[in-house]
Amino acid sequence: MTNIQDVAKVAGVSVATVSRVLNNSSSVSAKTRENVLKAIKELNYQPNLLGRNLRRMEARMILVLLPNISNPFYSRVVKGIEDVARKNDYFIMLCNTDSDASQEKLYLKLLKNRLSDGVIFLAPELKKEELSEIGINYPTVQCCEYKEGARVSHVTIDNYAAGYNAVKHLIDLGHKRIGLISCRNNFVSTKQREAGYRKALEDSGIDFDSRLITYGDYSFMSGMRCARQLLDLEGGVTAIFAISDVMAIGAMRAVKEKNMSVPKDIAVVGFDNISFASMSDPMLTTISQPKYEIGCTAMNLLLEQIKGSIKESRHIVLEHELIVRESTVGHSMNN
Amino acid sequence: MTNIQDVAKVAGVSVATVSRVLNNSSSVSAKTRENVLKAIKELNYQPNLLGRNLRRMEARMILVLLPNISNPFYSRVVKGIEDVARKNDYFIMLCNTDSDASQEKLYLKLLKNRLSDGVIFLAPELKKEELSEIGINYPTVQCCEYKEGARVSHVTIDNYAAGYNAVKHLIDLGHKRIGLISCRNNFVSTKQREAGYRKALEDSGIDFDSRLITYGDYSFMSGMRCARQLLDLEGGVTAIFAISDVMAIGAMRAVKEKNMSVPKDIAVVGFDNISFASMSDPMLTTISQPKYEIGCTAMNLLLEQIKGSIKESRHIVLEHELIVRESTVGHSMNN
DNA sequence: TTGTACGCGTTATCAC
DNA sequence: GTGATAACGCGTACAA
Repeated sequence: MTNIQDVAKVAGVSVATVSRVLNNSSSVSAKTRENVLKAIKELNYQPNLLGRNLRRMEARMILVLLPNISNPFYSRVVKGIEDVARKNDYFIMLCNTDSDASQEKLYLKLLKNRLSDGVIFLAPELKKEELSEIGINYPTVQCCEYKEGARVSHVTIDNYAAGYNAVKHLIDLGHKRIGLISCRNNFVSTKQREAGYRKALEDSGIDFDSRLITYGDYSFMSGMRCARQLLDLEGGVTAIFAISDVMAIGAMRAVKEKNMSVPKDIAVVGFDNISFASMSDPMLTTISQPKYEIGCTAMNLLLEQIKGSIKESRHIVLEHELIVRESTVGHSMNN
Repeated sequence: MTNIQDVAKVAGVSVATVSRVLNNSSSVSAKTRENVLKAIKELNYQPNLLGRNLRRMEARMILVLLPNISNPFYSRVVKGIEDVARKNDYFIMLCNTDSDASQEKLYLKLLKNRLSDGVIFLAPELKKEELSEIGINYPTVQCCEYKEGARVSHVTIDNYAAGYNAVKHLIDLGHKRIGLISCRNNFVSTKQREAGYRKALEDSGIDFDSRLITYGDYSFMSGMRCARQLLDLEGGVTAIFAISDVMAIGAMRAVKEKNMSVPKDIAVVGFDNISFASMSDPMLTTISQPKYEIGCTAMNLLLEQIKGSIKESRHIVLEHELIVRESTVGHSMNN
């Protein structure tokens, strides 16, 4: 393994000078620089970053923790994070937590052992005290999902308003019996979307019926199960709002099973605008989050913390959008 | 930042002894060990791996390069890689190449700069000479996709046999006009699946018709486009084999657009058995690869190279399976 | 069983 | 503009 000493020897200079050339730092004469570069090329020298990182006491690596890489919602967010990271000479480490706090803790070792310089949580599983503990000691940002009460910066949309918009859209179409497919978890987004649902009903003078709230687990199958439950209800429903696209797609499947049609018999609204939302039949009406921008913003926030320029935690809210497609007002091919 | 010296001081021993305790290495008296552990706990000491890694000249990090993390096919493969890695105290770095050779090269810097100890390619974009160059100098494994002629180990299924099985299944159901949705790329898997298609036709005495081969780009939309093209053909088709599930799902959508039904009018077979294949309507018949096992095998192969126990390149072939669902023989709800 | 001392490859400080 | 050299934190001969 050729190192900086070898280069110095071949170029006939000191290691300090080689280092200066490598880092484009102060004052190296053109002639010397040329010699050094020639030696580097000749030896096919690659700087050993293990040495550099130790010396600079940094890893140039960002930890990105998410429940599951294959969740299509996250890919655009991650892309945003990565693009900003790369522009600033950082690499990112993507880690599946499988929504498991102990796995999350395992990966946080990378932070404590100085193998990464900061962490972005896409859906923290830690308790808020543990999370605050991390946030105090290391550059930390929560992105999309966040824990209420943790003193850690976050970037999200207004899930309350988004839930409200989704349900208001259904109400405006004349629906009064609107089922909700939610989840039993402690995500702020879940609670807020649910609250938006209730507020929209209330503002329109529609009585709240607790039987219209069902609980899935973000999976396709749970979406089917919840929809069946709603359809079998006395009084039934004419519309369904699911807090994730995957569950909404499952719900549409259940509707078809009963030989009913979307949107003619049952209108469906999802949440997230994953790519499959425009591939489903009928295409899904949904709430779109600015995923890429959320990722960029989160990474920029983290960089500021790493540079030490900000200390207090900041909360940034970006705009969402209702995307109307076939599942609420469109023409379905199955009709 | 507390370091090994601080621990040594508090425990009243030398740094060497602390290091021995940390690494459970030779001969430390129970009493001393206890003192050291107490000091570690008291100071909340976390070993700085930047130092350790430099000293040991390793990063304990594996580079995993894939076209796109959100491609659902890869998530199980990655899970296999990760489980084996973790069991051996390695972390993995997942990197999106966007199927772009220059991005791939960017990430390979991590290897050359000693920030990772080996690389697994899920779909190499490099030319075979460049790939061989990497394979010669660093622990390297290709997984699923691979470059023919590169002297680098790989783990895959027999794509030729799998393509054959898929098409034979359609022929056994009585189909004679079978369209193929392939891709214009240089992947071995593509060529082999295509060759399997042709061989199955040949073995059954069905004349080959080049117009029945269409080319997409693995996307849903391209699947729709190719299917439309096949359906509009003079003589039409009664079945379609797509070399990816996503394109197959797109094809089913195109069939419905023409007010035809799957599988009554057109049978469809996909490839990969992604989770959406059992969520589509109708559920998709497809070829299943042992994704998790492929990942485990690849990582084990890599570990052997890192340990230096094997040098020559090895080629491992795992078993595939035809999963028959509604899109070829089942009952569709739309009929 | 334990301690001393060196070196891993690099960068940064201080001379000149 | 350049060189000598001391760190960075850790692991491991070698000595005791």
